[in-house]
Amino acid sequence: MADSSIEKDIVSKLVELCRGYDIEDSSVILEIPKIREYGELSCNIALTSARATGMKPVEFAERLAEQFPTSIDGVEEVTVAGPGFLNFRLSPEYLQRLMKNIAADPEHFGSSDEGQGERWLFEFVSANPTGPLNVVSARAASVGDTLVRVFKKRGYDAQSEYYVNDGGNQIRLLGASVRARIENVEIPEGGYHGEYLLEYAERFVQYWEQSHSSTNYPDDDGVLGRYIADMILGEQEKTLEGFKVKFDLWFRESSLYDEAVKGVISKLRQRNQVYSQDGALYFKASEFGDGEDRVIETSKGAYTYVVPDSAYHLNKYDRGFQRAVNLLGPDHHGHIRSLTAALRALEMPEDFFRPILVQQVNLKRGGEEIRMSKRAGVGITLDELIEEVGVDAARYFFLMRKVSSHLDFDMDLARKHTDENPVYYVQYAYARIRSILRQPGAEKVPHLRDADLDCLNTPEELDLMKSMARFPWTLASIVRSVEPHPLTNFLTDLARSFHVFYSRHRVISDDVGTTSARLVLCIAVAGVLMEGMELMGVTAPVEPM
RNA sequence: GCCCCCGUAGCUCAGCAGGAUAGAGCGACGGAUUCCUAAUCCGUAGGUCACGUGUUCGAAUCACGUCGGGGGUACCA
Repeated sequence: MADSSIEKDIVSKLVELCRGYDIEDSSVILEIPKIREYGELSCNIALTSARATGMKPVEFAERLAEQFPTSIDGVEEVTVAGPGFLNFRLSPEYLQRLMKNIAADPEHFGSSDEGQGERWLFEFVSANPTGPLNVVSARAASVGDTLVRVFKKRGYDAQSEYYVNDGGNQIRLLGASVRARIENVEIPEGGYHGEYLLEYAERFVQYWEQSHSSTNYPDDDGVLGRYIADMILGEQEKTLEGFKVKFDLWFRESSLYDEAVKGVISKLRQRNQVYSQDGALYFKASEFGDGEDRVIETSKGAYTYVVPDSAYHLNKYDRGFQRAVNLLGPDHHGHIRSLTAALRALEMPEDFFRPILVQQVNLKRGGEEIRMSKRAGVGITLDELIEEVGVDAARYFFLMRKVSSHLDFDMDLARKHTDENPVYYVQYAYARIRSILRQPGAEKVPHLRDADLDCLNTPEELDLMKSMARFPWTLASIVRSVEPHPLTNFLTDLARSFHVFYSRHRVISDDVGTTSARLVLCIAVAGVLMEGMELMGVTAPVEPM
């Protein structure tokens, strides 16, 4: 039993007790109290259902508390507090047992089958193959990858996907821009000015002359662009791998041409949701929640992004996914409405498409904000960020804030190896445990599995165990909100609980019983820290820091 | 003009499926090391939750409005 299901037990008991009143089962919800003194879990059902019961909240809460079986395993005490909260305190025996289970099988702690194999597709990064990845992509990569890891742990069939935008005319523009670099002429209107293209131009020339023994480069900008785009994609993939992000599939927009794309147009046509105007084809987006109708085929005969994007989402649906989470950069937020409108017109289920806007990142160095412009090719790339602050700090920092909030990224802080830096605070807790386990005294204690954990009952030990008990609940809330940042708060809390414990108690002492019990505790803490860091893609330091 | 995000302690932010005295980190100030890493710990100070109105028994949390900050608004993707 790695998955703590005590909350399920409590909920089902409460649901039972609420029978007979006009209360929905689903409104019986447990939460983690704001203040630890209140207990480990709390329920506000008496408050929310005051009207349905006709009783005062406190009255109803007291009745529930009275009727709550004292025998339920793991719950030491149920109390009524404040305006009518029910607070549950876990018993030390339960926590001690939990520690043993965690220590025996740390990887499974926090795992759950609540997802029931539901198929979720997480699309993220999906940067244009026209240059190196920037920091917004980096943030999306951290968030998306961690979400996939957490969802998998919670029993979902979660997959990650990178949508390669290689279908539009930007590939042609890319080709034209590189040609301009090769021929040393002016970069065309709307082309890419980034200095990095010079390097790609050189690499391409070298490659072409070697493999074709000729300086006759492809005449077609699209063909040339494709070569360059593939080179850039290769670099992006390498960068992401270095960032510990690996996609299950790199899906090419070009694979949707022409069949799938034309299919979208004809479906919309069939449903009478398009019209021609000024030589262009419009989709009646305003009838499906968009602010205005959208051009889907330009007067020059090209499709606008809505068409291939719709085709792509139909494709996701046809592949059997039940949810399509899409992490979009702040510059794409205008597209959400029209794409949503199109999917609605195409009769996709309402809850299928789940766009999430990943807000911008403000990099700061020396107290100054570093401005960036993708088109001009200036700013900090993901490679440079990794180089400067490391993968661990970068991933951790990107996960510290709500996805929907702008993120201030203090590069000086991320680089610091001091207590100001939360990454090291967490890693240090882990390193300290490793250090304890390396002590000669640790090996002398036999039969860890048979250790008697009754003696783990000091305030610091109880607090530490309670911290760990929150791990599954934290993961559940991440799934519910599709928002990974609670993980960093959880790990900081757990690390703090450990540091406090560590500073007040010795693990290895002459008392064999205590030593043995505390070693089990330490092994459990290390396991949870490791598991949490693993979910974030942060390294758990094996060597002394 | 329209759309999105944000406005909570000096700074960076949690809390927002409405509910308990509004929490944390950093910074400031004052302490702690014979012993498993002081990259640690303990204590103190610090808040009209931008403002207004409304809904409610109850609002930091919901609605509307105002002010302020950031970003986006192509027959490019």
